Amino acid sequence: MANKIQTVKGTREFYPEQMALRNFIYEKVRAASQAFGYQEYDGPFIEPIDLYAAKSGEELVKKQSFTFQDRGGDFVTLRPELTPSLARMIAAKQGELTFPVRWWSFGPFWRYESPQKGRTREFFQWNVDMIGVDTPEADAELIAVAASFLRSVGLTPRQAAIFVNNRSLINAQFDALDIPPEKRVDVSNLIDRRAKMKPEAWDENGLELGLNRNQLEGLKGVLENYELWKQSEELVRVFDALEALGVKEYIKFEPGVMRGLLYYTSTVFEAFDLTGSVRRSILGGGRYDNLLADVGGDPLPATGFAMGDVVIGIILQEKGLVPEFDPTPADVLVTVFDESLWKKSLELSTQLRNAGIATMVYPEAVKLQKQFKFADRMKMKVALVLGPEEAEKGLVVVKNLLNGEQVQVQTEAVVEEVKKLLG
RNA sequence: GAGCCUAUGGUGUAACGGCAGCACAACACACUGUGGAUGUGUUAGUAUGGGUUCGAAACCCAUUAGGCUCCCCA
Repeated sequence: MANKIQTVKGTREFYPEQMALRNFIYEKVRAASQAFGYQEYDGPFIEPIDLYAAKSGEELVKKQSFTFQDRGGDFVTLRPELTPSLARMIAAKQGELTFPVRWWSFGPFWRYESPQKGRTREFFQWNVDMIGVDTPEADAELIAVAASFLRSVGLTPRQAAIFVNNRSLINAQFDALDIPPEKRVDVSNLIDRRAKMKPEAWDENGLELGLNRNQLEGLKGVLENYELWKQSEELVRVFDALEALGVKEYIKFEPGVMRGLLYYTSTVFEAFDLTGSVRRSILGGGRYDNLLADVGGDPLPATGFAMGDVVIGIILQEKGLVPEFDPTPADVLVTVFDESLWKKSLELSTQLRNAGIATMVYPEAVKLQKQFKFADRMKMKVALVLGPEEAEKGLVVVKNLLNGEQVQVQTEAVVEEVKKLLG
C-alpha cells in the first residue's frame, strides 16, 4: 500500500462500472447528435501551444493547460478544448466541405486546475457545432440537441433546464445604461456571479467596478426583467423554433446567463441541474460568429455547445438514472467438471459462440460449487454442466440460473435450448 | 494562485495521549455433481515524512490526496 504509485492528480480510473457510465453517456450523446444529422469527428489530442495562444488569454495557456516541450524542443499541449482544432480543420477544407457543417465529437481533454466536485484535470467532453449559417433557428437546433440529450437520459424539465440569453440584447441594455464597452467583460462576470453572492456584497462589487447607483439599479432591473426577450428578434425566433422542435419545456429565458467567454456574439445558453448537489453547469454554448476568422480561417458564422462528462455523471448517479451495471457481457457459463473434460467444455463453448452467444468457460477445473457461485456473482443467466454421465450419453445439462430449473438435452440441441432461455 | 476542512483493513465506521475494535465485502470450511441463504473460521488497517512524549491513530510541522469557497471555467 505504502509504495503504490498514485494516479496523477485529477485523473480517474475507469473500472468496468465507471466505464459503463462513460459508455452510457457516450451512447446517449451519439444518439442525440445523430438524430439531428450531425457527423462524428475528432482532432488530435496533442496540439501546438500556438493554436490556443491565438485566441486564449495568457493565464489560460500558461496556467491551465498541460504544456511541455517534446523531444524536438517544440512546445505542445494536451488539448484543453476542441474549438480551435475544429476551426483549423474547417479552414483547411473550406473548399471541399458541404455547408452547413454539422459535426459532433466526444473525447478526452485536459485542464490544469484544482480538482473539485464536478471538476477533474482529465475529462471527456461532448462538442456539437454547426458552421456556416447564422440563423436563430440554427441556434435553436443546437439547444434542441442538448435538450434531447437531457430528455434521453431521463432528466425531466423539473430536474434540468436550459437557460437561454442573448449577448447582443444584453449589450444593448448596457448601452442604454451608459455602461461603456470596455466595462462589458467585468460587468458580464459580475452578472455571472450574482447567483452565488449576497445582494449587498454584489452591490458593493458593482460599485467597485465603477458603476454608479443608477447603473447598478438599472442592471438589476434588466436581470429581473423576464420579458426582456421580447425585445430581441433573435430570441423570439429561437423560442419559436424551440417550441416547434418539441423541447420548449426544458427552456427558460434567463437574462443573467452570460457565459465567461469573450467570443460569444449572440445567443448563449447554459443547462443546470435544478434539484441536485452540483451547482456547476451541465453544458453550455452559444453563437460565436467571429471565432473562425479570429483563428485564421475565412469568416464563417458558427454555433455550438460543449458538455463535460463529470457533472452529468454525478447528476445521473445522484438521480438513479444510470442503468444497472451488468458485470459481464456473457450470459452463459460453461462449467468444467474435471481435467478430463476440459476439451469437451471448450468445444461446447465454441459451439455456442459460433451461434452468436457470448459464452465464458470457467478457467479452472474446480468444484462446481465455486463455478456456480461465480456465475451467480457475475449475474449470468445460464450455466452448462458437462460431467462424466452426460459425456457418455452425449448430453449437456442446461441450467436456468434465474429460476434454478435445469434440463438435460442432446449436445446438438444445446444452442436451441440456451436461446430459448435467453429469449 | 489563496483560504478553510478532512484522511483508521477492500468499503463504511469506533477507540480520554495508554492492548486499534465493529459491520459489510473477500476467502476457506460446513456442502467431495449445482449459485443466491445460514453458521464457523481466516485474511486485512492508523495516507507519507519528521517532531513532542515514558507512551501518538489522537498533539505539532511538512508532504500527498480529497472536499468546500475564492479565482477560473477555453
